[in-house]
Amino acid sequence: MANTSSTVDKALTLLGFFTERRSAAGLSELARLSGFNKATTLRFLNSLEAKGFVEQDAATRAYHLGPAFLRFAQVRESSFPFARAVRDILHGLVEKTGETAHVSALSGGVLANIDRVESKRSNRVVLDPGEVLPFHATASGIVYLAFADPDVTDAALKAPLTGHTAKTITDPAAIRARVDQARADGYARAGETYEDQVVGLALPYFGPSGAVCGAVAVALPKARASDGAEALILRELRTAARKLSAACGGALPDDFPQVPADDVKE
Amino acid sequence: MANTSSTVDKALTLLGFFTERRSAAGLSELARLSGFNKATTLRFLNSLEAKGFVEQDAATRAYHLGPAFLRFAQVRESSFPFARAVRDILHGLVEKTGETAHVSALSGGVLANIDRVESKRSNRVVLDPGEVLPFHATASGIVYLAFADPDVTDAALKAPLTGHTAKTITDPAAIRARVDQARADGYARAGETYEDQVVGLALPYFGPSGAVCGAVAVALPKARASDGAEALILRELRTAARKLSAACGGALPDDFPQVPADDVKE
DNA sequence: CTCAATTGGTTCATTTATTGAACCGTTGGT
DNA sequence: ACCAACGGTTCAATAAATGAACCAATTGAG
Repeated sequence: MANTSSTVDKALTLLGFFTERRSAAGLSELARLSGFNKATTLRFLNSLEAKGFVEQDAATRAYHLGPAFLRFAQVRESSFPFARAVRDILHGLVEKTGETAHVSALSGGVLANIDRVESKRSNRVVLDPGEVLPFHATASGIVYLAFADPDVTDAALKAPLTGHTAKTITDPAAIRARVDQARADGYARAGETYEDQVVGLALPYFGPSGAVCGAVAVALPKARASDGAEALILRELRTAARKLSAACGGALPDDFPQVPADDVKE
Repeated sequence: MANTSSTVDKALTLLGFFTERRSAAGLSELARLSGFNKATTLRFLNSLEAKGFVEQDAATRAYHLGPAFLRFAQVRESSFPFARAVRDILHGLVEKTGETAHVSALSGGVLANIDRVESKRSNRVVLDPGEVLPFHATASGIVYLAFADPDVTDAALKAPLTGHTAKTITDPAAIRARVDQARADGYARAGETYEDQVVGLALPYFGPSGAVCGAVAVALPKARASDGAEALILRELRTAARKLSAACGGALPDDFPQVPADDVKE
C-alpha cells in the first residue's frame, strides 16, 4: 500500500481523519495526524472546502465533513440504491437474531462500516457507523480476507497487526490459518479479538464481477453466544449475504460453502 | 471564483460530472467533460478510486461514485444529524402542501439539492436528487443570493447566465432586482424560469454563524399555483426554514421578513 | 472481413504546481 | 506580561503534474 504519492491521494486521506469520535479537527491537528506540512494541509483543506467536502466552523475555525457528502450520497443512491437495501437487510437481521448487525465495505484500502442497526436488548453491542474494522481482529475482516484477492490478503498481513484485547491474534501465520479456515467454512468467528466480551460472526458479500465487496456481521455479548444462537445467526447471515450480493448486482459464488451444517430449505 | 487551479480541486470536479442521469461515465467521456487530458483524468480517477470515491465497473470499465460517500455521509450524519431532520421536514411540507418539496445547500460553489420528497399527486414536479440549481433561474438560487455574502452574489451574477426556458431571465441587472426583492420579501418566487409549467417558491435557511446555508423550496405545476395555494405554501415554508435553521444550529435572523402578510399565530 | 474510429490505458520530456521552513498576527492560559 | 499554540501566509527549491504521441483492444460500418 505504502504511499502512492499523488497529491490528490494525500488530500483525500485528510478526510479519513474525521470519525464519529473526532468529527471536527483544526488545521494543526490535521497536519499532525497526517504528517503533512501545515501549509500543505491548509491548501488541501481549502480545496476540499471549495468543493464542499469539508466545512469550517466560523467560530472555532475547526473543520468537519461538508455537505458534499449528502449530495453525492444522494446521487450514488439514486442510481445504485444500496444504502436502502442494506438498511432493510440489517433491520431484518436484528429482528430475527435480536443482536446488533452491521455491514462493512472496502473503501479506500480499509474495511469500513457502511451501516449498522443495534439490537433492542439493553445488553447489546454498540458500534460506530463509519468505524474502520481491522482485518486481523474482526470476523468481518477475516472473512473479507478469506475471499479477497491474495495480494490484498498478503498486504493486510504484512501491515503491523495491533492488539486490541488480550485475545487479539497478532501472529500473521495464525491469522492466515484463520483466514483459510474462514474460506473453507464460508464464515468467520471472532471471539473477543476486538472488544472484550464481544463475539462476532461474519459472512462476505459479493459484487457484479464476483469479487468480494465487504462483509455482513452480527456482534453479540459473549454471554449470549450459545451454539444454538450462533447457528441461527449464521443461517440468517447467509440469507442476508445473498440479498446483499444481489443488491450489489452480484451473487454468492456457486461453490460458496453451506454455513451451519446444511438446512437447505429456501 | 475562477480557477484556483490546484490539482486536488481539479480532481474533485470530476466527481461533479456524476449525476442521476449520468450515473456512470468512461474515461474518455470524463476527459471530454472536464477538459483534462486523458492521462490526467485517468490519474485522478485512480486516486479517487484508491480512496473509494469512485468505483470502476469491471465489465464496462465505466466509473461511478464509490462507497466512500456512504461511509462519510454516515460519519457526518452521526455528528451532525442533518439529513434526517431534512427528510422529516420535507415529509411535513409535502403532507401539508401536497406538492414536491426540496432542500438545497451550497456545496462546492454551487447550490445543490440535498434531498427532495415528491408530491403524491399524479401531476407533480419531479426533481433529481443531487441536482445543481442555477442561481439565476430558480427560486432557491435567487433567495440564496438575497441572503448570501455580497461577494458571492456578485460572482454568481458575473458568471454566464444560461437560458433554460423562454422565461429565464438572463440579464444580470434584472436578476439583481429580483434578488433585492427577495431580500425584502423574505422569499423568492420563480415562474417557469427553469422548467416550463413549473412554479417555485423558496426560503433560505441559516447556520450557526447566521450565514445562509441553502434554501428550502416547494415546486408545483403552474396550473395549481393559485394565490391561496401559494400563501399556504409560504406559510409552511417559513416554519420549515425555521426548523431547518435550528437543525443546522442556526436560526432565522431577527429582522427576517414575515412571509405572506402577517398571520402570527405560532 | 477489412478499415477506421473510439475505447481504456501508457510513456516520458517539459513545465508547473507543490512543498516546507520560517514567518506573522491572534488567542487563551498563567 | 508572558509564553505557547493556534490559523494562516510567504517564496525559493523541488518534486510532481502535465499532455502529445503512442499501444492494444473493441466496435461498427461498408
